[in-house]
Amino acid sequence: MDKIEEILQQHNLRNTKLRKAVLTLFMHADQGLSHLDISRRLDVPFDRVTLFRTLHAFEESGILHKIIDLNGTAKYAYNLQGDLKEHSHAHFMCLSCEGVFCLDHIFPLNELKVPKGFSKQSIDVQIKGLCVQCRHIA
Amino acid sequence: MDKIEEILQQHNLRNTKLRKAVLTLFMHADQGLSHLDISRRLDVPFDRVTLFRTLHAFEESGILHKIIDLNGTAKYAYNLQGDLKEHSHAHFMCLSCEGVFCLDHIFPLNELKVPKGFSKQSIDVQIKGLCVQCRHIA
DNA sequence: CATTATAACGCAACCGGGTTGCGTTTGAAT
DNA sequence: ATTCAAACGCAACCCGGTTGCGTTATAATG
Repeated sequence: MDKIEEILQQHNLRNTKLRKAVLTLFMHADQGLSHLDISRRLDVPFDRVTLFRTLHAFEESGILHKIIDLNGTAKYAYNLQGDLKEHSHAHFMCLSCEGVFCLDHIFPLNELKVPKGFSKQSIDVQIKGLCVQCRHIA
Repeated sequence: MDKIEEILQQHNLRNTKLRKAVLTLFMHADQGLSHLDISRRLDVPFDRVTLFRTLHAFEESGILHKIIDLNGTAKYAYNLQGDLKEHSHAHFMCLSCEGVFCLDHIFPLNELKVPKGFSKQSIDVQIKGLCVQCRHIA
């Protein structure tokens, strides 16, 4: 596990308080985090626009990948498989808490049929259901 | 193909000008339509809130199903396979025009592994790429 | 250490999708 | 023709996200 400062450096991103704090959050997160999720967890003071721009920067540089949750809001997760902009693992979406969890299962593109003239580039699989906590509560 | 009026009647929905117009649009649509898409195509005057409520009503009654597109905005499409609230076909998402197309391929839930304690209820597959038009333009 | 360029920040203002509340209209059952 | 709830129309609001622009601070350079 690289140090936070080094990761930022490696991606030509400056070492600011906010970026270090945000990246640290993601290193320890067990699920996708939205702008709101992050806002609630940050202890350092910050500007919401800056946070949006930080998330963009992290996504652009391949540190994070973006997932649209069931509500249509963006969540982000740390890119474990290096800096591939094209991630292809599946996501589990909890119907109760709206949480998003990355799964490591990879899917083959080949077998899928698309209409004539369409070209496929990647596949995204979402599995919906209940996560552990929500299943125990309900 | 049932008549518009009958479909509405069968779902205990009243035959209003807007609802007939909206449903007619969906019967002839070749891809998912957002609130904005519909607004642009409607010739009858209408209120935007009423249109939102109409879409909800159609989804509730199983006439349409909702798909969140790559931007996180809701699109809707006519439910061909009857009124199953649980649809399980795949969707093609065009990376250029952001269009959403329903595919008829069905996926099996069984083989997918989810973390311990998670329960899976349905699966959604999104294939990303370029649709015919966009491929020819670009 | 001082200088400097520019990446990142902070703030105000804005945008679009979507919702809520409430009074009015209208479809369809009687 | 009457009736009543479903649907409508409008105002106001909420939230996620973006744009523009002037200011601050990181990190490279001498």
